[in-house]
Amino acid sequence: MNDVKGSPSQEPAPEALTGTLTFRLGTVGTLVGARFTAAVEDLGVRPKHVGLLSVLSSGAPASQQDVARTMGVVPSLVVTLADQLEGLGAIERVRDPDDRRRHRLGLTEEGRALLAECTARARALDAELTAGLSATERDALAHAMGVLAREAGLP
Amino acid sequence: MNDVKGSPSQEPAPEALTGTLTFRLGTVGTLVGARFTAAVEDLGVRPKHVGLLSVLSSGAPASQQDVARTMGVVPSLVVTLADQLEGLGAIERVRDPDDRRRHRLGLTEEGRALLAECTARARALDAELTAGLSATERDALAHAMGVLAREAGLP
DNA sequence: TATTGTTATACTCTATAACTATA
DNA sequence: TATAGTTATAGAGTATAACAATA
Repeated sequence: MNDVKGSPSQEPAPEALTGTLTFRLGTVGTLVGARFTAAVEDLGVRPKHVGLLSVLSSGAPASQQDVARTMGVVPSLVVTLADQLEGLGAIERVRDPDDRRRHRLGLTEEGRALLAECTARARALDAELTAGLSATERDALAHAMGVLAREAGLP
Repeated sequence: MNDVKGSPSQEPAPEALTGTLTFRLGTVGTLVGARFTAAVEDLGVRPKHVGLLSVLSSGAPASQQDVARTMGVVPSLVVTLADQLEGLGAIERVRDPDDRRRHRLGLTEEGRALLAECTARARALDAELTAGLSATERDALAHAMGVLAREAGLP
């Protein structure tokens, strides 16, 4: 969103736009997203792929419609993402015998390893980002982000 | 970035992707960005416009190249954004008499009012987002976001 | 020749809508 | 007729590259 790079190094005036949490979340989120994108690029995936792997990792093999709803994207995007992940050998599509219209998506062993690697890289990025915070501050941040996630509309 | 909507309502396992700060910043940032976009839509601006207004509000009238560098976008995008803001009467371009290649961008009174309104809406969104946090937690979050912004590469 | 701003073009990502197959 | 998946098309947003004016 509002990805203005040149924010002042000192704390901005609280009444300024740059002092709002909304603005900061936007800028930091965009920047962190870009860094994560770069961090997993050589694995052949982008963040949405990783999100899809993550959805599949928690729970039984899901239909593409289920996955689309969970991710908050349209089903046609899941088709594209799943095509690419299938090409990487990270997921497999199996026709549901009970309803042959459905494709159930499941992680392969390779997919699990890929997700694990992406998660490790996310954690490495976490460590970089929070290097300037104390353990207490890190915990407070983690908790606050959990609350924000729910408040922002994540179910 | 990784905007998976259906994260579990309970705290995710810390070793999972969804437990990383990187992932959470991505999802929350995307969502908050979308909500801010919706919040200022009726004013005829998008977050990048607001970012441009914000840059202009802090400091002397700047050339479009300066603004592009500060915002971390290419100069041609500043042309488009400035065109639109000029159309709204929010900024004015004046040729620099010392170097007639340069356009110096400056906020008009209408532009200041527009930025103030956008800032007010960002603060209202802040209040919604942090409704579930104590004052202490809010402060801790604000501080942590400041550190993250610098750590993420904001100068 | 180098730089500022502009225009023209292209690319990435994602959504909408039409189509196929199963139900 | 309705639903899952797919394909085709389109749109938003932003970048790259060519161009005009000025230095």
